[in-house]
Amino acid sequence: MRKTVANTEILRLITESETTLSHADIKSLLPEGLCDRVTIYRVLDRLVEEGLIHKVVNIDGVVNYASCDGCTTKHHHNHVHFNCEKCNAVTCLDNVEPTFKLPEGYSVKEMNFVISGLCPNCN
Amino acid sequence: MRKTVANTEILRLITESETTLSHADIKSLLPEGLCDRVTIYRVLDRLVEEGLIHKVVNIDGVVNYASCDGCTTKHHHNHVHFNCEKCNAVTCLDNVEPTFKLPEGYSVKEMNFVISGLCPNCN
DNA sequence: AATTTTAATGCAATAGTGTTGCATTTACAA
DNA sequence: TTGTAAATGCAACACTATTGCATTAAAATT
Repeated sequence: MRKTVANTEILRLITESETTLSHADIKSLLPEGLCDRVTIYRVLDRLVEEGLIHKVVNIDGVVNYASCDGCTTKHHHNHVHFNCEKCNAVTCLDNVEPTFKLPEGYSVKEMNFVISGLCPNCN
Repeated sequence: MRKTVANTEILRLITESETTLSHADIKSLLPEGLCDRVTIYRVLDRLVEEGLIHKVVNIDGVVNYASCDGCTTKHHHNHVHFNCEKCNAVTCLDNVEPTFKLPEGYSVKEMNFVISGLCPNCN
């Protein structure tokens, strides 16, 4: 991956953010005209592919991105994400990893766990 | 809710289906010209509101609908949904209810759990 | 430093999902 | 049978996301 303004700035935004960020969030956070809409999509795809960030599909169907903390050796995105109805923030609850038991015959590739309600700040 | 062709046919489709159905699925399953695209959306909203079906947001961000079995007294949609990468089916695993513990201060309204991979048929 | 390679970008167009407004129709209650 | 509100059709729109293609620029090569 080449070092470009878009790459570094977008990764920085996601890394420094407390919450996950959508494409729309990133677009409005980046300085006007730094890069095209489409470039943001492509940078995000690239960062996911490189394993620097991971995707979360929110309950509104929109993809959000979060930095991969502690995914150096292997990825573990089986944690829960929380979507607050009031402040709309989508956050990784890295320590909340649900346990469950699938019936025989299923093999797991990805997980997407989202819980919505009110976060501590809005509760 | 009034008894209309759209209402009954769409509810029947969802109830009789083994898997969850998206708007696109329903549109192509209904007889051509039975009703408008928009009507399907409105019927689906209505059925959710009436508590006859429930929503699942798939990992591609598309909303799928499943009939509510055993939700007569209260709703319990905290079960896992499985999205097969090969046959693309999204199914309710009614018996798989993950356990987890949220930190203090969160209050839960909805849950959306989707696991993707290979289902028993495609594995 | 100049050149080459190819990744990255911008722009325009397009696709898919879902929503809204408004006039019209229809289910059903009075 | 009539009146009313719910349901529908149609057109338009909003939002998220993707694709093709010509151009630009990062970094490897000479």
